[in-house]
Amino acid sequence: MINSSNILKNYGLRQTEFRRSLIDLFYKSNSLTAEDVKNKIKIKSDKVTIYRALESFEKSGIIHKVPDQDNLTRYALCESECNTLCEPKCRPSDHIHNHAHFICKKCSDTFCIQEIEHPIIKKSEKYIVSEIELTLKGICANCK
Amino acid sequence: MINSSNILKNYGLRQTEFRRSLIDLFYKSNSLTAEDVKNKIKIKSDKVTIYRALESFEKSGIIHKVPDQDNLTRYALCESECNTLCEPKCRPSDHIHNHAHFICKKCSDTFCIQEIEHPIIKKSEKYIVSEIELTLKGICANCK
DNA sequence: TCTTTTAACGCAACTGAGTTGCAAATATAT
DNA sequence: ATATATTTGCAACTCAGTTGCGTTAAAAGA
Repeated sequence: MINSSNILKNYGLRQTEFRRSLIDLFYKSNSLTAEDVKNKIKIKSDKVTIYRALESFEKSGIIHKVPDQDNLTRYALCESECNTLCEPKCRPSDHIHNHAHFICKKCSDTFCIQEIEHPIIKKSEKYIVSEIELTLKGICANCK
Repeated sequence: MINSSNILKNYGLRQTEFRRSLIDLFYKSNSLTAEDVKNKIKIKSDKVTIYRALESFEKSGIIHKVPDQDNLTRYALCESECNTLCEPKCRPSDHIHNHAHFICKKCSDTFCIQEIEHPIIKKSEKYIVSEIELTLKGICANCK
C-alpha cells in the first residue's frame, strides 16, 4: 500500500505534516508547480519550504520534472510504472520516462500519456543523445 | 539573396542598425536567448530593446521559440525550409516545424535536427493535439 | 528518557529574467 | 518639410526561484 509515511521512510526523509501532505497532494494531481502547491496544500508553509521540499523529493526520486507551458518548474509522480517502482524505493535513474507529456493550452494541466511512446532515435556520429522528450500541446478532455 | 535589410523591408519593419545587426546575428547562430544577444551583438542597446525586438520578430514570423535547457526564452531562424520560405515573406503559420531540436547539456547550444521528423500521433477522442515537440538532449559534436 | 545530531522550517533579503509606462529619437509616409 | 507611427532608452516594477542564517523538531544513540 502506498502512503505518504512509508514513502518518506523509504527514502530516508523525515516525517513532517507538510511533507506527508505534499506527497498526498501529488498522488491526487497530474502535476504541480510550486504555486499550485502553495494554493492547494492544507498545511500552510513558507514558499522556501515548498521549493526545498520539491528539490529534495526530486533528488530522492519521488517526483521528477515535467515540461511546463509557461516555463515554470513543474513536477509529477507521473506514470503508474514509476509509482509501482517507488515501492519500496526507486532512485531517479530507475524511473521510466519513455512516454509523452500532454500540455493543455487552456487550463495548463500537464500529464503523462502512457499510450504514446517515444520514437526510436537511431544513433548519430555527430551527437550523443541521452534524453528524449516528446510533448504534445492542445486541449485536454476537460476543456474541450 | 537573404540580407537583413530585405528581411526588415519584407516584414514591414523599420531599418535600424540594431535590428539589421540582430538579424545578421541570427543567421550566424543556431539559436539565441536575450542574454546571448546582449553579449554577442555589436550594436549596444538596452535589454528592453532586445526583448522588444525579439517579440516583434517572433510576431512577424522571422524567428520562433525553441526549447531551452534552463527555461529561458530562446529563439531561432531554424531550418533551411523556414529560411527559404522567408523570402520574400512568411507568417508564423507558414513555418514548418516538423523536426526535432537538440539541446547540448554541456554548452547549452540548441539547434534543429532536420533529419529527425516528428512521430505521427494518431487522433485521440480524449484530447485535441495541435502542436508536437520532440526534443533530444545530450552532447553536441563540438563538446564530445 | 535525556542528549546529541542533523534534517526541515521560516523569515528576510536577494537575484535574474522579463515587463510596463513614458518620454525622446528616428525611420517612413504624405 | 511635416506628420505619423515605430523604435529606443531609462527607471521602476513583477514574479519565480535562491541564499543565508538562526530556530525548531525528528530521529538516532547513550
